[in-house]
Amino acid sequence: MSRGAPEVAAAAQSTALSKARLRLWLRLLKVSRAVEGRLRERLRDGHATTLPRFDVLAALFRAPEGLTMGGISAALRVSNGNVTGIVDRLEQEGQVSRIAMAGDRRATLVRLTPAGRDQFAALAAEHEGWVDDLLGGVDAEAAAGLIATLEAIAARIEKGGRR
Amino acid sequence: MSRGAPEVAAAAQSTALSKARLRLWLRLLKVSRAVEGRLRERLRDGHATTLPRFDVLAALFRAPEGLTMGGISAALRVSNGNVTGIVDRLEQEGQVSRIAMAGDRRATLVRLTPAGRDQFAALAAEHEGWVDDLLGGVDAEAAAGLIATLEAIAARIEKGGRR
DNA sequence: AGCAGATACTTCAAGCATAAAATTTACAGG
DNA sequence: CCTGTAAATTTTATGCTTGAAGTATCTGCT
Repeated sequence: MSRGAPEVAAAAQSTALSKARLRLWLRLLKVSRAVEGRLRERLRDGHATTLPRFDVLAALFRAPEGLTMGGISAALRVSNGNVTGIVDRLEQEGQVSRIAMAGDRRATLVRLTPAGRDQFAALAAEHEGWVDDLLGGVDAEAAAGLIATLEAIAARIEKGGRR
Repeated sequence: MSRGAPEVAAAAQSTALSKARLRLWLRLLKVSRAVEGRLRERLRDGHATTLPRFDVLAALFRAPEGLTMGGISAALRVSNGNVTGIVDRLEQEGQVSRIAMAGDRRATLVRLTPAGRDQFAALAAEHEGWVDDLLGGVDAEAAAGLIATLEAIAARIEKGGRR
């Protein structure tokens, strides 16, 4: 920290590197939105469902004993109120059921119904195929490299103060 | 197409590669949402605005002569009705103005107001700093590699039938 | 026991997003 | 001129998303 180190200035100036990073971010966003859009399309057109519903079902699929509302919220990193609405709809569709929790009347356990489990298992397999199709140009090596870089970025962002 | 080529089967089976691609997609989505979340946070907390508004202003900033509603919709790849709402709010905030188009009374030209232009210029510089900060762990070489891969993926997705 | 604070969830208001229907204007052909 | 079709935008219905406020329940402390 000698020679008057500019703590803030470093992030504020526009260098070639910062422009490259901005460009990278824009590409990342573009691909992410494109893939997400295609997936949403297929979920809607072929299965009358949505990505948020799929995400909730996926979380529940991995937890056969069920998850609390708060557990879903934490797993998916979305707000509590959001989960309420999505689970409401899934419950009406019969894919999920709310179960009173034994020792705590505040909490609700959410579980896949048998029908929900069957439907999701089939859908998940199809989903993997869609992704495989969309990312078809990426070989195993490139995938591994990308994953490593992305995990490094994620770790750095997580670390940098939450909320 | 000889020897009974299985056109569909290739995408449907779950191989190690397809699992790697699924994993890649999940990481991509995670990073994208994390970065996007941070940017939204800073826009909201520091500037009382949102990413969609920012995106519209950015598109208009690049087009000093203005853009039609449909032009914005196409540039940002969002629906027409969506643009209507966002421009409504930006107009109320005085950052943007709707101008009747000379030869065609169906169309409306949207332009940044002088105030909108000034505010956006400052905000865009700050935005670049935020991204630089969030992607700080990525050097020039890694960025170039990632960008190349992402562009290949994007090209492949675009090509695969629109709408 | 009683109460203060924390926890789990729902409700609410606002904004973003889409697809589909409706509205207005333009234009081409008879 | 008149009619049908296309184009640009807005409106409508529905759903996702957040942050903030509200309700019920639980827990720890005195």
